[in-house]
Amino acid sequence: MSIYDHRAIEQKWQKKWRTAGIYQPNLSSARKPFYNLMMFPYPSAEGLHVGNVYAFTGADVYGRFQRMQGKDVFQPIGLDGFGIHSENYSIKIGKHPAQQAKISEKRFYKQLSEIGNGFSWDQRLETYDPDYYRWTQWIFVQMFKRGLAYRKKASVNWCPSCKTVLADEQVEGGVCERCKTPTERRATEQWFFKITEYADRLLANIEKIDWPEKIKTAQRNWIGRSEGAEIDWEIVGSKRLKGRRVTTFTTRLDTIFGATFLVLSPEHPIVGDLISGSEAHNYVQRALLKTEQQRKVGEKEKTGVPTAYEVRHPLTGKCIPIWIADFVLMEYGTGAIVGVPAHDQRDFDFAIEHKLSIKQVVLCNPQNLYKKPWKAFDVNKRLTDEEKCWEINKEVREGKMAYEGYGTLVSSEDFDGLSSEEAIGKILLALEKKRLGRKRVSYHLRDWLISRQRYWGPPIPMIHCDECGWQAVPEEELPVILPNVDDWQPTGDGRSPLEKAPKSWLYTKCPECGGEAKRETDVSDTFLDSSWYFLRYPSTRSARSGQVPFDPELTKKWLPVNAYIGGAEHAVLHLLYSRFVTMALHDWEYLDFEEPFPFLFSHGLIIKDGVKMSKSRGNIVIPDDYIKKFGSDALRTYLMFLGPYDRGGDFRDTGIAGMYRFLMRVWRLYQASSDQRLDKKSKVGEKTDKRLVGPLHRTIKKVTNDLSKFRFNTAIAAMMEFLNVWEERERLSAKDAMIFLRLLAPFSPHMTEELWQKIQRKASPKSYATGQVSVKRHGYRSIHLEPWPEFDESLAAFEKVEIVVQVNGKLRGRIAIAAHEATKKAKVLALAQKQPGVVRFLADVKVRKTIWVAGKLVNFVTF
RNA sequence: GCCGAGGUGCUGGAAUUGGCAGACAGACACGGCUUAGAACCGUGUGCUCGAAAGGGCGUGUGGGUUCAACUCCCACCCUCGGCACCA
Repeated sequence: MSIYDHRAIEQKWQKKWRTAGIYQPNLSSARKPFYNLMMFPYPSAEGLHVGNVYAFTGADVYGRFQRMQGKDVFQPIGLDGFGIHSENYSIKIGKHPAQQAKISEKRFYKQLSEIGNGFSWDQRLETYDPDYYRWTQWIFVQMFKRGLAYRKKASVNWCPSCKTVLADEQVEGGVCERCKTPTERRATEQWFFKITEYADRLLANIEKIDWPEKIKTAQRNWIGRSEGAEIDWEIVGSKRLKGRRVTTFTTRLDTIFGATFLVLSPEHPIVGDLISGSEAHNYVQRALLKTEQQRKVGEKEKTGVPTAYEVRHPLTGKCIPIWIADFVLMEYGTGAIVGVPAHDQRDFDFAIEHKLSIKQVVLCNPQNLYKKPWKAFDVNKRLTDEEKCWEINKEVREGKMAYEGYGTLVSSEDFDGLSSEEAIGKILLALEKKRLGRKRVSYHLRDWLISRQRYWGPPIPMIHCDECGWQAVPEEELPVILPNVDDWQPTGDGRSPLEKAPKSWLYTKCPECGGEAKRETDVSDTFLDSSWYFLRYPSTRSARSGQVPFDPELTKKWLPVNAYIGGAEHAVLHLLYSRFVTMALHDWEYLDFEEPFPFLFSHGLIIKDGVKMSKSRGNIVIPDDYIKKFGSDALRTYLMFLGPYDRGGDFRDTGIAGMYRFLMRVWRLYQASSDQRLDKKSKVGEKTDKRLVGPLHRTIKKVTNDLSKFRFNTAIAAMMEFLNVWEERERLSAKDAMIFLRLLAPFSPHMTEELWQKIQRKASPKSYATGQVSVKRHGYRSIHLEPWPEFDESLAAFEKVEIVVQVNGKLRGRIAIAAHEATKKAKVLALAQKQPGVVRFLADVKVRKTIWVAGKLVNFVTF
């Protein structure tokens, strides 16, 4: 018996797979294309940790399962190497990002091959490769040509540590998504992509894609569509501002008669014209300097200053004062709101703080008492609904609380007595008639801020000419190569490091007039690099890869991606941007589909000792030592076993040791048979023990079903169960022993390949005619190209079943009976009544009812 | 606050068209093997009453539906993840 030398075996097969190209489909001739993709990784400074291995393994197991089912699986790999993450690491260690990239790349690919994934290595790509970013720039140019890329001056997120602006999606809870530094607001001019133009379709298509509910909800919330109305308010009290208007957005037109003030965001363009006193001036200055975190998360008190102006109510004609307060956000709606303190909690808080008047216009009624957004207040549970409403309305009338629910209108002139629902429509009509209001849909989603004041990214392919303005770099001149400069560190003054690039790069001719012009020095967001890489993969080795971003024929064959697998942390980043870019390319007729990932599976998180792995906690688990000690097969199989794949789990050393034991046991069962003579004690022999046929077919069934649903942990449990039975029983024929190996192959590809090669010699050749194709093409017959085992439903069925016997729902006995007898009611009932437990419990009582579930259960009811 | 997921032995987890709760593993304990340890093999392990046979209880809490509830309904508590002054 040879020992299980996992290191030698794994290295041997990794090399062989690569040279034989068994995971390399022929992209143009494949008959059953299956594009299996794991989310684009970026090389981390520390290399891979088990969290990455977990993500890759799950995707790989699924890919292998598909491959064995006869699909031509394309499972490419590459590197998202451009971007702040890589650049920040370069800053830390003081190495040029381009040099560091080469080092990381080598190490990353080496680690990846050690896990034993079935990657299609030929098509790998790196985002910092000019052959790739040429087309990233091309996408920018297309966006510009169609008016979807534009420049505007705006108040944007600024990370003082990364020294660059960030998109809204990259600020999480007021801190930078990358470095966790609180972000600030800065008013600068930047490049944006008009993703908002696609808001409605991005929202509507969510219904058509097979994604986890969690991620779909996150995208819906992020897009945040709400229907409401705009109202124009005329400014009064100043000749200078005569005729000027302020527009507000509201979803609650029914409360409009309760407006007692109007509030502007400090960033609102009209604010400059309204502030005169130093108090207001100071307030605005201070508000603009606050970090997002201070403004949004930290401080809940409603600060603000009054102005000397008022606006006229479009319906009542009465005047209400204008205030400036930083709880109003410039980015949402119109940057101005109407204050209705009686019916909005924030307006209420603000009114109390600044002693503004409160006017009740909606009465709570029982129909709306428990409806969202209002939650009934239940100071006294004994009150009836009517009494509760009366209490609420009294409190609101006295200015003690805000009622945010719908109800019946009062003090609203002609609209008194209407319900909120009716009033919203009718008040809108009234406003439209006066041309002082209109229907409006507002989104939380904002345009994608695409420019970055950093070095390590694709230069934005734009040229600025003093005469002709902004011009796109002509497509035939792409790529705009990122110049190799020594001084590449971010500056922090808002200017890009490329400002210091050689003049020969910086200045060029205007594509329009030929005059002297200057290049854009900002680079694009890393998320643009990763928003289309899946389109490029099939085409990287195409003869047309130099002429087009993606070969139309290959794209038609392979896209959209059949299975996309990754973490949920990109719910509103990568996954939203990719949808947007794909949709845009579809509209420009480069693609015939709108959604890049019709099916997405999001895996859980691997934690350690109950907490998230993180550098600061120092509990990051590096796979390398485990691979050395136990092998990648044991690591992979353990990771897939420790919990449901969509939930993740806790990594433990003892667990992986246990999985190693399991693989050892499998190994041993196959050893004797690899000898020339079949060892008498071996568990692989000429014939299969009869008692193993049922369990084997049940195992095939269970593993097949589980794998198709990503239920890896229970699939492995089923194989363990089979192994336990097999060890107790006699032998499995070589043919059946090969079935078991194939079931295990997606999880432990190296060991099963090794055993497969040895056992093949023992097996009768005629039962495996299918292997010939792989021999012809790859020079040997790999288990990973073998067909997935099929089960026989009749063999999988149990010959004997157990019927549960209950008295009053409590277990009192069991009957073991042949499966074909188990459905015979009279017979089973007779047997059931003779069960000792049943006899005892039915001794003095009468059975009033008998429940009979055919083939499963008998329940005698005595009451 | 809102949205999503979840709460089952000592631990990870399994079981849902309502029908044997605790599969499979880890850990621990005892036994075998061993000079010894590791490895390996065997046995046991939800709580509780009982010498045993055999009972009772038990899936976050409290109620409900049902012959039967981890599974369905109502109310609540807790944990994790996401969003959050969104008008």
